[in-house]
Amino acid sequence: MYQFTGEFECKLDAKGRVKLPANLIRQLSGAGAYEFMVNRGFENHLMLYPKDVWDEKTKELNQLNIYIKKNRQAVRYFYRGATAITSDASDRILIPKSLIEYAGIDKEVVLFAYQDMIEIWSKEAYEQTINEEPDNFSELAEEVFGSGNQGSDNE
Amino acid sequence: MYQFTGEFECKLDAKGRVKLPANLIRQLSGAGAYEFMVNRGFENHLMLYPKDVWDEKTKELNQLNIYIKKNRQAVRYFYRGATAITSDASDRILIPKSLIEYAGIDKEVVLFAYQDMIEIWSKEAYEQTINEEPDNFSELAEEVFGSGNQGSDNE
DNA sequence: GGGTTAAAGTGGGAAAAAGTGGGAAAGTGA
DNA sequence: TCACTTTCCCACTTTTTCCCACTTTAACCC
Repeated sequence: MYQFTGEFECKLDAKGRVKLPANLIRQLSGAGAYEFMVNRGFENHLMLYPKDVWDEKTKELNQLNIYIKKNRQAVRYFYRGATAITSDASDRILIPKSLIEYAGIDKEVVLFAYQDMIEIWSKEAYEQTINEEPDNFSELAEEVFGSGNQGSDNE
Repeated sequence: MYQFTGEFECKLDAKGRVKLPANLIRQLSGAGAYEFMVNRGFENHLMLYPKDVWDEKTKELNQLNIYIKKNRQAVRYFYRGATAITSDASDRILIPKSLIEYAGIDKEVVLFAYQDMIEIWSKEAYEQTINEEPDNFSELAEEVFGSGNQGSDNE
């Protein structure tokens, strides 16, 4: 549906808004008014999904029988922090306070887009996380991309 | 019938009322006057159901043969704490004292909406429960988001 | 390259909407 | 009747939204 790419540095303004880079907007284009869902990512960052992507992803979650404990946990874990947001006339999104805190965002923000989602990081956390990876990266890459069974199948 | 999403932070006022966030109200919309049922959730929280959802759910329960002890127990377990509540003109609901206690709610409340129901948590309890990753999460995720059915079906 | 123009990004005022608090009437049970 | 809870309503505060204007960056042309 989407195929985002790019790493963008942005700033959070005093009201908690982030301008979506023009480049990213172009990648979204056609959609018109931009509706998103944010939630908490697995590391200390946020995930931003275009509304339609979100709907697709949660479709299955919404079918789960929540009287089974495991399912309840899955639903909660994925949905935690979920908040709908819409961009304003200047293509800015307002990020909820609680999520800003969660991601440890001060002012400098990094948007990291891939597949059909966009990660939102505080710049600090982003640099740290990224810089940690290289030591075992080749190993990792080999594991993930190497064996041929995993990576390239769909899309 | 409904497809709620979102995590909302609210406050319990001195009278035990919680304002339903405008966003959530929008998701309910059409229904008009808002009638709900609350009961105790499985973890230390409350469950809030729109009246019609509740009716639907209890319909199933009412099919059960209550001459079987296990069924009786299940029915009781589900109904425990069940209370009908209506929102006031400012879209607030009054939560019964006993349930407030049960959920350990002081002032900070989190509403967590998914599927056709809304969980009501004390903020503390919520953070604790939600932020710890379910032990077998990757397993769980695989099951739910399905590695098997991932590639080929949709899009 | 330097100046000019357009696009992108930033900031903030002000109206509108959402959220909060509480007084007081109405209802309820001891 | 009194004490207490619930409901209804009004008023105030905070947040969000909408809009405009300014600064900065990129693009273009001579």
